[in-house]
Amino acid sequence: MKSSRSATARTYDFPRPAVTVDVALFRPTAPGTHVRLELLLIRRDLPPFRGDWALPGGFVRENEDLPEAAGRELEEEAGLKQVVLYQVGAVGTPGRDPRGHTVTVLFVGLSRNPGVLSAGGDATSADWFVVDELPKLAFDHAVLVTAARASLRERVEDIRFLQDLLPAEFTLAELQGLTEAVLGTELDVRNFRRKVREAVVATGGVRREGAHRPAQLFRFARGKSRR
Amino acid sequence: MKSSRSATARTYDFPRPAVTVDVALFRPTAPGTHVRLELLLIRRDLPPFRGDWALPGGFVRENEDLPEAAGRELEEEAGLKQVVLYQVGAVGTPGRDPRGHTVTVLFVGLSRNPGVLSAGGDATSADWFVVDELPKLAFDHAVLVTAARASLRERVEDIRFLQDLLPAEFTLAELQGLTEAVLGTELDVRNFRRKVREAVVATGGVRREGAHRPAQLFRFARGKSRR
DNA sequence: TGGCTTATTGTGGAGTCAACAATAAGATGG
DNA sequence: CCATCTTATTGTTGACTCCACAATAAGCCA
Repeated sequence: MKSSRSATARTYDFPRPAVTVDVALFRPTAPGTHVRLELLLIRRDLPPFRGDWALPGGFVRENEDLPEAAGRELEEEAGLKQVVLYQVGAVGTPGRDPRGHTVTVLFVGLSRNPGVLSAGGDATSADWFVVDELPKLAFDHAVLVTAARASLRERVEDIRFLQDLLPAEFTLAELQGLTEAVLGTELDVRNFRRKVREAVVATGGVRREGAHRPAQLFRFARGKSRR
Repeated sequence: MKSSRSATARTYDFPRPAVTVDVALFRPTAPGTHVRLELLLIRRDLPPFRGDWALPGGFVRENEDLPEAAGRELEEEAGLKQVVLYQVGAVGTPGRDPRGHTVTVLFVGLSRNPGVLSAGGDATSADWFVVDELPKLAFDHAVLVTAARASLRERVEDIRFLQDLLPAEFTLAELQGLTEAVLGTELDVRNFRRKVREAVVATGGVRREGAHRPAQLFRFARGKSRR
């Protein structure tokens, strides 16, 4: 065992778990109606769970950092680039992968402009699913999704977390709808506005759409967030 | 080999990062004077960083769960059993281990009764160090310690996190000293007592020690915590 | 009894939070 | 022009949380 930790031990002399990353990437549906969260899933092209839907992910390569691996898998399997990801944690329960012991590091992200999905790698197709109506998932990915959603809810307590998901100018109704989608609950209009008051500034512009009072446009304020 | 094995073999076809666990186990110094936090470190018996102090930890075995591996390393390298550990997260920066790419999953814990340390495994000795006066650490363990302390500070916001660190009956001064040690800051006596008021109940007993008013003894209340 | 040491307790102010409804601005159709 | 419709916008109150702050209580001892 000691030799296994020597400098030459890159030829491993005992079985070890493999490291994977999995990505729970969410996006909001189009604003206007009730915004909902959708989750990116890929359909597995290989056993086990061939044909089932799963989170994008895969094995971490030698000398590849964890966020880097997560981004790469997202691009390979779904064609998405430059998505900001956050680590949720590691899961290594024995038996979670029938092929053998794997330890996965879960990442979560919110995607603004999903672009065009293009399945590749181990995936035959990639698609978005409303989070409340997910299909049966491969491996223990249902558990991972639950953890990812909890992580999102914590992060969105700082409203700037949503900054990258909105265009430079947006209405407060859009910001609130997005927040509600992430939290999965509805928020009081006045309380929400007071809460974000110091994080946004009005640009002076308005947006007219429909037979009602136009909405003011806002942008995120510069500076550090508080809370 | 059958295809089910080929899937496994695929994971071994190219070099992959290894999975390790590291444990940042803290303990409070004896109550009475200013309580301080100490960190358990082991002295490495093997290169790299031979002779340096490091967090207990090591490779995760096949079909071993992550918390299990962390507990095993703690026992092998320091002789400590049955310590409750919490996951902080995974770190896999390439170059963090000069032997090759490793992904480590960091755990944090607070030890009540440290028992007797007995170095073993890859460690020549094990000892406790006041967290503000740590020696130079192997690998990136200084970074891991910082992350572990931040994790502790978050968890102690629920005072019940400290439940296992105190005897069945304790004084509020002891509880406060412990909290302050974990937070690294001092707290106002009255605010602290009000805050924990609903989490503890007086047992009716008192403890006399010294030329001053005796302290009431408390125990943790049953039931779910709020906050 | 006076002095020392630590334990114990409450109040006021600032800030945060959630619950609550009425008015404003524009579009549309009669 | 007026009524109506739709969404945008705005304030107040009370409950609660948080922090800062100091005086008294109880025991020991010289």
